[in-house]
Amino acid sequence: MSTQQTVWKALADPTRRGIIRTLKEGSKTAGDIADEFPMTRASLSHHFNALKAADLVRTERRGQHIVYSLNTSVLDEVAAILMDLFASGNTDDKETRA
Amino acid sequence: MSTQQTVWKALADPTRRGIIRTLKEGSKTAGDIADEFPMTRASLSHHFNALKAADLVRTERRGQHIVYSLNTSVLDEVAAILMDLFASGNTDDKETRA
DNA sequence: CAAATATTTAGATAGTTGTCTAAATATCTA
DNA sequence: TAGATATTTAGACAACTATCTAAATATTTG
Repeated sequence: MSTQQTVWKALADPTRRGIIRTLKEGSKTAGDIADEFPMTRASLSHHFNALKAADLVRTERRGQHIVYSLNTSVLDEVAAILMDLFASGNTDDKETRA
Repeated sequence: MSTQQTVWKALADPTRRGIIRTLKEGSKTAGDIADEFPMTRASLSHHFNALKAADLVRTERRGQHIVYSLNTSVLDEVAAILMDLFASGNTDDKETRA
């Protein structure tokens, strides 16, 4: 799957958008994030994977904890992808499914 | 489902982003759009429904044809939704599933 | 009105996704 | 090293999605 589609898919889920939003307050451990969402840590971990695949978050181990941070360097890129739809140009992919 | 999630879901599919992009060239009939995408008209119609649900496109019957146009009035709103993630604030929903 | 054209809807199906529980892995501390 | 804590991975399952074919609806034109 294209990088671009990976990003769109990551953003399409409300839980993942919530994770991004909470990380805007600053880096947090997986556990801290989990405390804010009403689902199991396993499910959250799945969402973390989607965000990592899109390179929207980065991780760093700190002792027992894994600290998640927004990958700010990719945010500009994402903004550009988003704006692509509403400005001119035609750089997106055209993948199909199934 | 929230309006916001409806918009995100509509944008998450590459075919639908392609439809938005082609409509940026100007309004087109369903058939004209269909000629640009390698799938049945029935499948395209499904995608049109998703875009209409998100209020991203508007339709107008012109004789035998249905003309699709971008709903430009909602584009600013969409841009705001998109930017919400990358700026400050916390206005998104937090829906769950199943 | 009947035939032709344009588009949508209905129903079916395969693949994907989000969630869970249980188990595995990694780290710290006594 | 053993036990506790933190996080991820594996496997299963229900719900959702994108697609197709076939049929239905709407409009125009002969």
